[in-house]
Amino acid sequence: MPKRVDHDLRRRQIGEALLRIASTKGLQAASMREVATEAGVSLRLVQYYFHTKQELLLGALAYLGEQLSARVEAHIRALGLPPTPRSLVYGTLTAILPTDAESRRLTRTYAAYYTLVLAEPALAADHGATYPDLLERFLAGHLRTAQQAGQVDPGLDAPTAAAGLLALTNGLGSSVLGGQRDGDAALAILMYHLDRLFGGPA
Amino acid sequence: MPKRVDHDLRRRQIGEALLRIASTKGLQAASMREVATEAGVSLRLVQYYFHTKQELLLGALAYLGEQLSARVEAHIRALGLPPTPRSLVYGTLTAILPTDAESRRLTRTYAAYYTLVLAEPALAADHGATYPDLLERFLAGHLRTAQQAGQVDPGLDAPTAAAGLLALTNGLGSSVLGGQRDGDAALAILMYHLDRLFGGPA
DNA sequence: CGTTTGATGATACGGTCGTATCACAAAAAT
DNA sequence: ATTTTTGTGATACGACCGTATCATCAAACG
Repeated sequence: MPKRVDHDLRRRQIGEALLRIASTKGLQAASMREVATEAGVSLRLVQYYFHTKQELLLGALAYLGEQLSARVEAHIRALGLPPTPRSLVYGTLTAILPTDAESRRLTRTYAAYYTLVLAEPALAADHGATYPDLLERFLAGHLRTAQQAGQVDPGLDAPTAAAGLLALTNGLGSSVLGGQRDGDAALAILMYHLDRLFGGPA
Repeated sequence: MPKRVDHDLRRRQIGEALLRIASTKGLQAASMREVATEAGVSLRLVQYYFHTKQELLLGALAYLGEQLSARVEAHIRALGLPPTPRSLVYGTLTAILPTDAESRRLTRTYAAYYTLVLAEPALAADHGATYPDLLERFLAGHLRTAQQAGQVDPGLDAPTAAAGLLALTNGLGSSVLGGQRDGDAALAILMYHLDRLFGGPA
């Protein structure tokens, strides 16, 4: 056999080529041939590493999830170690707001997948629906911790507040991608609500 | 010539057939042939009333906007006449939350168009970006009125609060469509935030 | 009454899609 | 050294896409 190549690496290269196309021209433009060209390989290779298109879409979605998680972690760390309940909430939400080129790419790609899954629910066996849910529980947990530490009004319902914050952030992200306002304006609105929750700026 | 048919009516029939497809199978499934079948006409007729596919997409988008506006108006009226600042804000936001079959259809279709416009900005010459903006200004105006009437904390920044409420509602809608929670749960979260803003339930 | 014109059907064209097939080279296994 | 096995290229197939063309039929108009 020829040079025994690293399959995982190749799959990642091809999958990320799809993500790049999805973020700029949309998922409907991500044909197998287009992905092959973007990845710099032949159509046959795309078929070889992903037997079918659905496999490719699901594989790339997994890579997108990894990239998203990595960004959230990095954003939390950037707010200082060890993380406080406040920095965990701030870091998580500001990470998924499209304020720079990378986060715009991630959120645009995520939006493309979201719409695809809406039309084809079979695609998201379970992975699609659970990720936002995990995020929400993550936020709710740290909000509760913040309440116990006296940093947040204890009369607040933590799960409801967490759901509201995440929905607010997603909605703001949509408005940024739609060109209604820029990332800084959205960040300011998010900060306004967060500071109100945590009782004033840090 | 044959029976001299009503063009506007036919266009609406065909356009709404596309919206129906978009809401169930997504816009990528809305081919000219599929739309023709759904509308019960021949492919040629779709071409006759909409010379090109882009014309069809834009025409149907206009119908979607009409349906959305009509629903918002109806929801506001359902809260009693004459409308108060509070009922205007409540009615607007609850109208665009996917809580029943019709609103689910509308928001799903809107989401499909949103993603399409993200990938093909040329489609939304101006109509796409201005509609949420109008909604936001509408909300901000009535929030300010409510402040002057003493129903809302005057220290609040009305435009920021309006943007937050609309983003929250959109984000909640996304989570409902994504199957993360049902419409009633989303409505409860929205009501919680609205009541908090307006100082307790009505 | 004939002719023009608005509305509709049937069908075709070139392109792209996802997928499949066949061939073949090169490293590994025997 | 020969026989597997793994990776890769070239190409083909049937389906569907948006769009265009040609023919036709019936109402309106002179």
